[in-house]
Amino acid sequence: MPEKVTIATVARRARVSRQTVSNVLNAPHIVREETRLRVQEAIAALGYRANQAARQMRTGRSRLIAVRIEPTRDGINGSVLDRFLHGLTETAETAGYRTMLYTATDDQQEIATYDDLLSSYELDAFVLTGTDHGDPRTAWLAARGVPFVTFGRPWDAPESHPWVDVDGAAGTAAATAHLLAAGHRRIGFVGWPAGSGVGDDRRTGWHRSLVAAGVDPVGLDRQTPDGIAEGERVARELLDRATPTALVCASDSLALGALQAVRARTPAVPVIGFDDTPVAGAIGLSSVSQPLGEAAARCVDLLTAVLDGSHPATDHVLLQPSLVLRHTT
Amino acid sequence: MPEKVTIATVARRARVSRQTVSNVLNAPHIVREETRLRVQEAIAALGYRANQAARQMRTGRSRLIAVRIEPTRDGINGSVLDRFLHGLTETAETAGYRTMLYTATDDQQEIATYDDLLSSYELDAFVLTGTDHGDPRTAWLAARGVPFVTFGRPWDAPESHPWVDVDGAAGTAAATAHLLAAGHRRIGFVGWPAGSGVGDDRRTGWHRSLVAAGVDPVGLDRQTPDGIAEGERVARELLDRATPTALVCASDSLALGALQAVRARTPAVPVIGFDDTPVAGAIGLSSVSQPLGEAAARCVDLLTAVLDGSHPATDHVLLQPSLVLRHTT
DNA sequence: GGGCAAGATTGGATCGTTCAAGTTGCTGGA
DNA sequence: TCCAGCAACTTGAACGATCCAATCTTGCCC
Repeated sequence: MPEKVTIATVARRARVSRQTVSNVLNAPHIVREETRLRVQEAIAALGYRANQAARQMRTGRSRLIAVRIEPTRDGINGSVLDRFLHGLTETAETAGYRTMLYTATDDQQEIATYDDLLSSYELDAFVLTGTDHGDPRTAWLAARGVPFVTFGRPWDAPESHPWVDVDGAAGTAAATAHLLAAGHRRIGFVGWPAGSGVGDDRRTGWHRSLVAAGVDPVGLDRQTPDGIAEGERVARELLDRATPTALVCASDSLALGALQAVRARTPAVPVIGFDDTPVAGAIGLSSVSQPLGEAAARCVDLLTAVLDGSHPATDHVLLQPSLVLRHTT
Repeated sequence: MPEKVTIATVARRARVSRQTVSNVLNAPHIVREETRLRVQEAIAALGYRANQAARQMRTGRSRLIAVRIEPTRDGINGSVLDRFLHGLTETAETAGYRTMLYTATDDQQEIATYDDLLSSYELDAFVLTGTDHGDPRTAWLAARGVPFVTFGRPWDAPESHPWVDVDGAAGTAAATAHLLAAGHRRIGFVGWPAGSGVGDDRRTGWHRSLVAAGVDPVGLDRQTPDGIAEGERVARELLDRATPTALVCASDSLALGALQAVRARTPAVPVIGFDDTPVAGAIGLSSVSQPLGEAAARCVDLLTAVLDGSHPATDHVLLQPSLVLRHTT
């Protein structure tokens, strides 16, 4: 078992003081080149790595970022978070940060977890996913001056904190436009109940596109909580009453249900989902794809900008989704 | 901004020394009850939380567990890891540990990451997923005496380290037995190339069941790398040449492909997949379901047993999967 | 060659916790 | 009476890094 390598070991080998080694690591420009090279050689030869705990105790910074991992709800949309998480971990690593996970069942418990993570581990920042109207979590974090980024817009006050989001309206608009271009007029929308920022946003894109094309959207949309069975139920009803010739959906779960309704009724009706989940790819469902890897990278960019003190040019990023066409159109 | 609460703050308020506070936290039995209550009252009143970095510096333990997050490969099996991760984080939290993520592209790079995480963050333990024959990672960790658990058996030396796994052979055996009970005799198997522990195990269950029922399995199985297209290709060939009346598959990806082949050829042939992924649930594919939450919990159990010094009764756990029947049978 | 300033290096203090060794006060046996 | 033995608590030192202030080099100019 090799002896533990500390900054003192490196200093002895390079025949300099501890402080000089520290300077090579944290402020290389103030160390003479010859000395710096000697120290770096010693670091490499000994395989030295700075002890984070000791560094953290002195500086108060842990180089740790926390993200919440949610229980996979209906299982279909779960992979969205999964892909985002992977991107986040990867980008954070290259920026010198590590990712820590936590779970929470409700906002209140999540806030208690923030408190614990902050005082026990001195986390540098949080990444929140899926914010909603009047989110108490962002208010709590902002009040204590804790750095954080949300993946998802703050639907109340647009400029209150850094965020990254994907333009959902543009996604459904593109889907609708594609169907319009294919000659469809009566394009239905299967979405979530009004009130959720994300859901309303996705509905907006469909609505806007239809109006722009001179089609009256009244009566062509339905609302339901997310789920395959729910999607099938409302799509069935929508097909019967409003006789749309194509459907745009707020999620792949809903689209999957809609697809089953369509197959039972009028097989020629195309369906487009949202999120481009593995399920969509597997069954050939056209869907709106979010650039999750890039979203994660932008989150890390914004965070490091705040943490390293450099004020970024922008404090929010809106990414464009893309339409992935498969069999169902 | 309230002043930082340290062990000294608590000590002052409870009119005891720092060490007594520390004893209340780490060895309550050696402190007189009256004093202990006074200290606990002070801790609660001040909202004190032990600083992990300082504790870690002294004890060398971080109460941190690392898990690798893999890039979702074909996207279907990704959710397996996702569900496992969630369970792991949740159980670890209740045991007083936090979960840290890392990424790696190959074994060599992953080992370099171990080295970094160990010397920089002094991680307490690792959880590895998907080990294989002669895995260099477990050898490296074992050689340095780093605690770790694998989710997946060590296929070479069964007793070399703690592990948790799901009995894949039992899963495919149950699937095959179900089909036999339904009157099928010529039951085909679509699996992975020989050599992977997991793949061979799953094939074994099918093989064993057929032999036990007096059916000759020769010629009834095919091998291919994982994937939907791959599954469809070999299933098509298998259906043409060996005319099986039912199919058991080593993964949901393969099963999905097989299902497409079946629909194109002989729609009545039932198909059973493996992993019970969201895709299976969505399209009504019968599948073998792994108890991932429990597997994660058992991993944490084994780790805490090692870390807290108490030798556990067993150092490995083999869980039983269950068969989830849907439309495709 | 001496003085001086800028730059490079040094030693000591510090972060918050736990370990090791010490102090105090009390009990009980010779 | 005296002190060993114990329980309960206190004090000083240490973990490994960075910050701060002081000291030492070096180059340069007069």
